[in-house]
Amino acid sequence: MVSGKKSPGNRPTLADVASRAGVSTAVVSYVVNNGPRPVALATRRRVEAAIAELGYRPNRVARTLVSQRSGTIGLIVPNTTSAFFTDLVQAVERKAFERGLLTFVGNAQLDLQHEQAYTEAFVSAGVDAVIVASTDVAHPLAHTGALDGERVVWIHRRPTGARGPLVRGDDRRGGQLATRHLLALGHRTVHCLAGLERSGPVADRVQGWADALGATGEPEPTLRSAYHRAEAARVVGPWLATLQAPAALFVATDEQAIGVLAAAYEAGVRVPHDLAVVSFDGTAAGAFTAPALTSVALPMPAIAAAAVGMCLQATRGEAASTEEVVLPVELVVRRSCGAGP
Amino acid sequence: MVSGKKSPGNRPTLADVASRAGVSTAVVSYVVNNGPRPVALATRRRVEAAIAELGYRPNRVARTLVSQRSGTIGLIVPNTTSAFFTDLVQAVERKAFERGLLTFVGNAQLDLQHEQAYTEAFVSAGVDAVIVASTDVAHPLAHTGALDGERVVWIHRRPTGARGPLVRGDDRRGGQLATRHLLALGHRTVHCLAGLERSGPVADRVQGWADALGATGEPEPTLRSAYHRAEAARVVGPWLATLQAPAALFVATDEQAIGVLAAAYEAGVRVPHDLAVVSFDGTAAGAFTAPALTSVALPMPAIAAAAVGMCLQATRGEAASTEEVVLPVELVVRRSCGAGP
DNA sequence: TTGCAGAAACTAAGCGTTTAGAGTACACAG
DNA sequence: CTGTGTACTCTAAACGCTTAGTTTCTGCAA
Repeated sequence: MVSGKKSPGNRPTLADVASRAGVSTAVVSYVVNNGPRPVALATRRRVEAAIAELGYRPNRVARTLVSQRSGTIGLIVPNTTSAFFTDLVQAVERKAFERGLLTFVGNAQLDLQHEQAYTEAFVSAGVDAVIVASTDVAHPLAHTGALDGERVVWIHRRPTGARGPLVRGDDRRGGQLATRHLLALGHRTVHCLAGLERSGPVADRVQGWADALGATGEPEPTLRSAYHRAEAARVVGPWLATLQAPAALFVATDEQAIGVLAAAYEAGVRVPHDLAVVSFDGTAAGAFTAPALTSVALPMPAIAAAAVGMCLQATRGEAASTEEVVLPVELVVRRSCGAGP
Repeated sequence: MVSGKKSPGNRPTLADVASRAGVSTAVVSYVVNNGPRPVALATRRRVEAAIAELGYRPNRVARTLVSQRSGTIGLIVPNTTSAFFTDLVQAVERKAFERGLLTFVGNAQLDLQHEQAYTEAFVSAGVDAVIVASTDVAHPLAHTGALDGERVVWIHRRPTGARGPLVRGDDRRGGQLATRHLLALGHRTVHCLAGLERSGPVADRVQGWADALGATGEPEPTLRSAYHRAEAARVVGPWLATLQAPAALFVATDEQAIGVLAAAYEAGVRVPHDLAVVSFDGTAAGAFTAPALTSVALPMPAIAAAAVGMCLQATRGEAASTEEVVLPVELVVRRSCGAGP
């Protein structure tokens, strides 16, 4: 009854506050945003009182519509269960929050259509930028040009034909690191469980493995599986049954390595005694497996910081200062390689 | 040049399409939304052509502002790394997508302020409803009344004082199930690793444990830890050192159980031989530990389906048909209890 | 020819903000 | 008492879209 035209059940608007405080909506806006024009102290108090009494909270949709800035970013990942993406989401959210941005996460369920739907939804929902850890090498929107001029930052991989800055770890070098570590432990050779693709970041890791073994040409890993613990366990099971212990295995991702450990346990293969394992990602999950994983760690906080920084840049309309940021990796030695503490 | 008033670099708008097709914006809107009014076939073709040529895609912000419906829901979880929430996000996303909704996930980082920020952001970003798996018993917004009349669905737990429908599993019964299973395996007693809280869903599980042991009064678990594998490992370590094998332990969540397995491995305690473990949640991660976890499984797909259904109801302005949905749990027997296949 | 129905398209009023541009009021110098 | 700032505050035009209300145009019956 006190306030304006709105029916009581609805959220109060700027206009409600304004009429209650006896000022124009502009003044209320100035108070809420603390600018861009000054407001007399007495007026400000009145407005603040009205806001409090009405329980007013600004409508982001409307704000975004006019100001073109929302204070949010979108983050799209292929799934939310893999050890790697799980950590990525955590890290990005944290860095973004520190810098005043809220992160909306979209789960692409390993499906390109899905991924496209979220990119679309985020962009048109007014996020300031979107970070994409793409499901596949070919990003559907990259070709339609729908992302042109949009603020997109790629993490981990940039699909072929896509534009925008990329943040990634030094995958190839990491593959070398892991393999050399196993070699240095006395293994004659090192097997490899790779992903399904022939190019992209995981393929680079496999290339690093081949490098360390002195191989030339297209590397041919011992095994391949999807980036999924269940798949990895299924694929590695039969191989374990025929294993000549002791052996060494480089696993391309922590997620797959978790599956390998499970399969080894089931098969009665002791890790690291019968099979030394080194994987890649350095996820938090890898520190709590039995045995704990020796893994090439991506500098997740740095990756997240770089990506968020690029978002901020893009938001301010600046061109990305770098097209590609490659961050150094580091071998974290735990139990699974047999050299642990 | 060809189109309307917008500068070329920007995203085309309805008006651009309209002027290009030589029609009003209303007609374009009718074509895009396939209603609510008919459009002549020839006109429709022209509009579609203009849309294609310009690469027009509707701006959700504007659409949401006027129509008050966005086709999206928000999902807030305390973190994105715990086994349970990881699966929850996956399940909710899937169900929502099936029903035509996109899910924006917010990571509350176990922090109430954070959680509040996301609730705020989602609601005011125009999501149709928000599903909250709350971090704590006391939800900050529940008290300010900011959520009143908003479309909120609680999952797992409803903070004291909060309103809105709740979907949860039958925690107490699950605690009984787990404990009885260990008792039936011949253990004289069953220890318990609980959470830090005295009330809420996990406390109910502990109550179930106490029920099965015939205890009366406030149950006193053997150990308590935060819902975090690292914490659980830290807490359980010293206890394992003094363990009288064989023993049995009921762990309140899979996430904690993963930590227990890691600690047991480090301590040389063999699971299940020296220590039989049964946990709670039935997460995917629990199937790939070494040994695999016997766990009381929450019916995650059903939980997600119920929550999404309630969102849809709320979106249509219907009152929730139920205030609380309690779904049955089920014991999944794997290796960690000693009775596995 | 007139009248009327129906189909199709147009006009314009919002949705809740932000923010230039245009007042208004008051103090103080001249 | 007028002129000129100064310090606020107000008005109103976007932002891109949806959708009632209205107009325009056909075709057809009388």
